[in-house]
Amino acid sequence: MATGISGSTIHPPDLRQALVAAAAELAAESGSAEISLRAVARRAGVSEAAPYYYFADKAALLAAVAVEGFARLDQAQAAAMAAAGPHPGQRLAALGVAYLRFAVEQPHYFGLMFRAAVQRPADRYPDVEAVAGRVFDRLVEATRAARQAAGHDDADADGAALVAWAAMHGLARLWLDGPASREASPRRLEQLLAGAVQALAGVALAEPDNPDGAL
Amino acid sequence: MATGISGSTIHPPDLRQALVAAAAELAAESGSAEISLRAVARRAGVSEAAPYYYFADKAALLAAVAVEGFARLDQAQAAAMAAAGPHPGQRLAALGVAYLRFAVEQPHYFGLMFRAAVQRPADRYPDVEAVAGRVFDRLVEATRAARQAAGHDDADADGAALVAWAAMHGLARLWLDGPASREASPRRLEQLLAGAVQALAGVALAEPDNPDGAL
DNA sequence: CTGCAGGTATTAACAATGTTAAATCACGAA
DNA sequence: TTCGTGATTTAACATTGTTAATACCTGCAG
Repeated sequence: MATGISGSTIHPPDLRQALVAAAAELAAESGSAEISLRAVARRAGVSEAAPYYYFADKAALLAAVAVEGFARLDQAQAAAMAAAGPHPGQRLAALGVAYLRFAVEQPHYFGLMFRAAVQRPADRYPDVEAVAGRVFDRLVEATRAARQAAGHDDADADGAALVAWAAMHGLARLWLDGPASREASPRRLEQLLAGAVQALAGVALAEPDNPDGAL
Repeated sequence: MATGISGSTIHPPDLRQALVAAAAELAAESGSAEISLRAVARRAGVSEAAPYYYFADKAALLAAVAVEGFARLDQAQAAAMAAAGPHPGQRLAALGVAYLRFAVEQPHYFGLMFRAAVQRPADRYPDVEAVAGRVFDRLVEATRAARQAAGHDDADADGAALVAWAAMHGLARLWLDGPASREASPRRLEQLLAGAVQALAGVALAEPDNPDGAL
């Protein structure tokens, strides 16, 4: 019952949360998503096997960090939407820029969110999927609004949103993995992304009922 | 002088190439890019320290596999272009579909190509960059042709190509990492991508000389 | 034929990691 | 106090990346 929020007795240091925080710290310091479970334990000031009481394995700990990462991204995107104007296309662009900026500024979180966390279909992490789903839902809604404003009242908002997500995600990954960082600056990537998502909002995509998608 | 193609004496088994092949095999079997250097040596039938005569470290071996992966992608894209029609937009779409299909069908290669290979700016791998550059060059050319056919004779072909690459890469990664594979099939992703790249070809993007990019 | 030099590979070892089983500790309930 | 159970540590194992030292050729000089 240690995983519950309120047990019969509370343990003040709350090791589980401390471990997640230590993992996030180490990832931030190294700038990478590759951290050692033992180093996390040492940072938290506990024995090297202590994490196994709270997490099934290393991937489960990283998934917990990924959940926090998605929550922070969600927060950043909410702030970006609040600061954006009323034009649906610009709001979608703001969402994308926030996504890209988050990836560039917090590469450790971004890496963790998509590496060991969401991966193989056997053992998934429902917490990660839930919070990631919220981020995607916001994107679907913004995409639907932008496309509707552009005259596309298609039922395939999910497909258009997925393509928009891909544009954001692709630019982010190409930057983080090297190729794009030798071609352009983050500032320039943001401009390209803003133009791209607004372009995608204003064009007809293949309909799911029309498998041969003319365009 | 062991790295040269022809030394004074040839060593018939050609261990270096055998190690690269063994690594590709193991990656293909596990479907993942995470392989053990010792396992590679065992597969190649040599001692576990033998690879260190030909490769500085594990990353260097993986970079060699990445080079072969990029070469295969290049080949697949060349075939797709040869089979595609004359319409520049459709040719660009064919390039993207080939990229996505390669990623889905050969995830081990795709993962290796962007993981330890191209990464950190300190120690890069010129071979990987060279062959990756050829793939990107082809994309730039196809994008320039498609945009020119659509009436956009912009000098910023690189930016447009980078966005197109991002769309391909993003869909591929979202599929491989989970999110997209729960939303759509590869077939559907290909349709979405074909529509997206043609949309990007037909729209105005932010010009590099116009930092505030109106659209 | 002998021996030696150099490229090639093996052996052995080290530190670090993920993981598990067993032992220990702390502390409230009976 | 004693017991029991949640929480943590200790100790161990297998595996990994990596390196230094050593052995194995094989061709050539003497």
